[in-house]
Amino acid sequence: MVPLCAILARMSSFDEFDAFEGASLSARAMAARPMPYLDELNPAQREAVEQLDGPVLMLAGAGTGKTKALTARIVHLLNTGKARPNEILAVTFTNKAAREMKNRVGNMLGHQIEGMPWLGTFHAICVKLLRRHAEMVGLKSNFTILDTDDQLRLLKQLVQAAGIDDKRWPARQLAHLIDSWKNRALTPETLPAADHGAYNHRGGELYAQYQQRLLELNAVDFGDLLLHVVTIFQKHPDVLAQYQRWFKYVLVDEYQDTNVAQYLWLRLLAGGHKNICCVGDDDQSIYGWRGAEVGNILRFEKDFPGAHVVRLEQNYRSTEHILKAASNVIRGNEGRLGKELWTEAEGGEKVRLIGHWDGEEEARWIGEEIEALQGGTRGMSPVGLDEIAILVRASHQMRAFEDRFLTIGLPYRVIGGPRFYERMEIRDAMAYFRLVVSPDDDLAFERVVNTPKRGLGNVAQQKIQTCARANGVSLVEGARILLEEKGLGGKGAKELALFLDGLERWRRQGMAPVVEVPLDDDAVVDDEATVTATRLQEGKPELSHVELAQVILDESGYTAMWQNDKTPEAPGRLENLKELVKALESFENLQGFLEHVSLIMDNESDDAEQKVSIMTLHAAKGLEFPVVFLPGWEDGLFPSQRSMDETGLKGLEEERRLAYVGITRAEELCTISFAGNRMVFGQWQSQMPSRFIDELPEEHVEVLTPPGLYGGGYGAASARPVASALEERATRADGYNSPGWKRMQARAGQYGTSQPRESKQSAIDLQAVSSFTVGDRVFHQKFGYGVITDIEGDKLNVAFEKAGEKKVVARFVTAPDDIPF
DNA sequence: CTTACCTAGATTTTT
DNA sequence: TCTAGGTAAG
Repeated sequence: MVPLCAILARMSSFDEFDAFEGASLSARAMAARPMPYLDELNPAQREAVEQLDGPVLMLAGAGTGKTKALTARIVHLLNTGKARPNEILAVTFTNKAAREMKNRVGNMLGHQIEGMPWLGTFHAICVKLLRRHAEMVGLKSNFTILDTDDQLRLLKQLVQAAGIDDKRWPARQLAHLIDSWKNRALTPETLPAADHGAYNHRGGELYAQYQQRLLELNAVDFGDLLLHVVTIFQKHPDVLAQYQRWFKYVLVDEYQDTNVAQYLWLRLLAGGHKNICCVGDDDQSIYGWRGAEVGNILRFEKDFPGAHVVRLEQNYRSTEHILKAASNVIRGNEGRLGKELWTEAEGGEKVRLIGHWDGEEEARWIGEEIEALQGGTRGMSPVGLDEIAILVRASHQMRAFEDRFLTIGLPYRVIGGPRFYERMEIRDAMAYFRLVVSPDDDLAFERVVNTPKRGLGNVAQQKIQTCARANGVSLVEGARILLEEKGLGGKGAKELALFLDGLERWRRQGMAPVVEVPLDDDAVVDDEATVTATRLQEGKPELSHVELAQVILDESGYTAMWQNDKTPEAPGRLENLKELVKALESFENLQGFLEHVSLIMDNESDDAEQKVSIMTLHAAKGLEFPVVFLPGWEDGLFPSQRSMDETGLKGLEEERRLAYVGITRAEELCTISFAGNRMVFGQWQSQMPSRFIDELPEEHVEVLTPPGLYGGGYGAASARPVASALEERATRADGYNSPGWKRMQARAGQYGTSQPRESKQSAIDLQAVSSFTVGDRVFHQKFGYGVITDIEGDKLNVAFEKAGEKKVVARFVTAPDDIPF
C-alpha cells in the first residue's frame, strides 16, 4: 500500500513551481494592459513602484502610503510580465500584514490572485522551505513547532540534568540567551567564545544539548525556523542557487525590524540578481529588545551598492500640528537616515498636553474627554468610540483605564495580551491533539498527563520518565510498560490506564482505515469477475477530525475541568475551546491543522460594538485613529527606566521612536498627559514629566490645565530644577486662566462634562437594575462572582469573591445562571 | 498528591 | 499591588 505520508509528500512537492507553466503569453498580454494603479500614486511612491530592478530602499514614514506603494509594486511586477505570482517573494512580519497585502493585491488586480504562495511572514515561508529540506538539518518534514512553554520545559529538564541550580540560573534566562543567539544566526558551532561562557559557563554546552534534544524530538522552536533555513542555504549552495533563480524579485516589509538571521536570509536569497526592495522606517524601529537591528536599514546602501533610495514623506494621515510635534521629538535621535513628514492638509487641533495629580485622575479625565467627544465638541463632529485609542507604554497602565471605564460604563476593548494559541486552554487542547496524532510527542504528554488532575503528580511522572528512558521509548510507551510491570499503584494507575486507553481509542477513531475497494466501479455491475480485482485505499475514518477533536476534549475530561471551574475566566476558556474546534473545520485533518496553526492563529475578535481601544504603543504600530490619548508620559515610565538602564542611549532612542510612533498614530486629535503621582508596585511615587515633553514644539502644542491643580504642592515636578516652559505650564496651575481650561469650562456648561454624564443607555440600565436586588448573586466578566450590597441608580455595589468590593454598572453583570457555557 | 501560604519580582512580545 | 512559582503542611 502507498503510505499516507507519501501521498501527502507528493501533493505538496513543488506545487508552486509547477503551476503557471506557459504563463508567459498571458503575461505579455497583461503587460499591454493599462496601469491605472500608477496614476493614483504620488511622485515618490511612483518612483518606488517603477524602479523594479536592482536594490531599492523605500523609506516610508508613518502614514505615507507604504502598503499602497508596496502592493502597487507587486501588481506592477505582474502587469509588466517581469515575474509570475509564484516568482515573487514578499515577506512581512505579521500574518495580518500578509493577509492585508494579499487582499490589496487582489483588489488592485481586480481579481483574486490564485498563486502568491511566497507572500507571507518570515516564519510561514521558512516553515514551507524547511518542510521541503528538513532532512538537510536532521529533521523529518513533519516536525512540530514548539511554543515557548514547551521550550522552557525542555530547557528546565536540561538545566536540571546538568546539575545547575535553577534558582540562581533560571531556565528563563537560558531561553532568552538561546533566543538571542538564534536571532543573531549563531548555531552552537558558530557561537563566539565570549557567549559560550554565559549562563554559569555552561551556556554553549546547554545550547548544543538543547538543539540535539530538539532534533531527537523532531521539533523546532520559532528561532530555528530561520536559523535552519539559513544553515541549509549556507551549506548547500545548489539549493540556494535554485531559490535565487526562482525568486526573481524580493520584497520586504518593515525592514527596520529584521534581525541578523532574517537579514542573512534575505541577503542570501537576493544575492544573485539583487532585485530586492526593502520598505521600512528607521524612525519606527521599536523592537531592538527583540533582536531587531536598526543597523540593517541604516546600512542598506552599503550592503547593496548602487541602491535606489526613495523617501515617502508626504503624509496622508495626520494634521500638520501632529506631524510637527512628532518630527520635533524624533529629531533628538542621532544617526537617522533623515526624513521629515509633511502634509497638504492645513489647520486642525494642536497636540494637547495636560498634567494630572495622579494616575486615577488622569484616567478619569480621559474618560470624561471621551464622553465629551462622543457628544461632539471643539467643533468636531461626534466621534465614535471605534475612532478613539489609548496608547500606553506598559500593559499595567491599562488597569487604571479599565477600572475607570468599567465604573462609568464606557465600552472598551484591550488589544494585545496573550495571542489565541498562547492561551493555556488552547495549548492544552493542542497538546491532546498532538499526542493523539503523534504518540511520541513527549512534551505534549508531559503537558496533559495530569491535566485535568489524574492523581499523577511529580512522583508518578518521574517513574514514567525513568521507565521510558530505561527502555529507550517515548513517555506514552514508557507509561504503558510501567503499568504492565505494576510499577504504579492505586488511583494513579487506574487513571493512567484510562488516559492511555483514551489516546489509543482516539487515534483509532481518527485514523483512516485501509480498505479494499473494487478496482473499477462500473465493471462491478456488468461483470462478476472483475469484483475480485481490488486495490487498497484509505477509507473514511470513524470520526471526522472535527468530531474527533470534540470527543478528545470531552472524553479526556478537559471540557469538564473548565465547566467545573468557578473562576471568572472559565466561561471564556470554554468559549475559546469552542472556537478552536470551529477553526479545525477549515483544515483537512488534525495533522494539517497542527502543522500550521502555531503560525497562523491570531486573535481577532470581530465584535461589532463600538468600543474605545486600549493597547500598548508597540501594538499600535501600523494602526491609526482619529483620536489618540497618550497617557503616562513620565520619566521612568516613558521613557522606561529599565530600557535606559539596560541599553543606555540606544534604549533611550528606541523609547523616543516609540513616542514618535505614538504621536503619528493620531489623525486629528492627539492628547499627551502625565501624572505627578503614580502607584508603582503598590507604592505611591512622585513622577517627573517625561523628557520627551520638553522636546515637543511649543507652537504646535496647546496646554490644558485641569481643575484640582492649585499652584504649588506639585511634588517632584516642581522640584525638578530645569523645566521647559511647556512642562512648567502643564504642571503648575496657571490654572483657570489657561485657554484649555476655559474651553473645558465652556464645554462643561454645554455638555456637563465636569459631572460624569449620565450614560446614554440609562433608560435601559434602569431596566437592568430592576431585575436585581440587594443580596443577589451576580457574575461580572472581569471580577467574577459577587453579591450585591447596594444599588444606586444604575450603579451596583458588589462584594466580589475574588476582587473585593467594587462599584459597577448594572449592565455589566449578569445573574449567574445566564452565563453562557 | 493536593492545597494553602509565602516570597520575590515586576516592559515592550509581530512568529 | 498583583501574580507566579516554590515550599510546607494536610
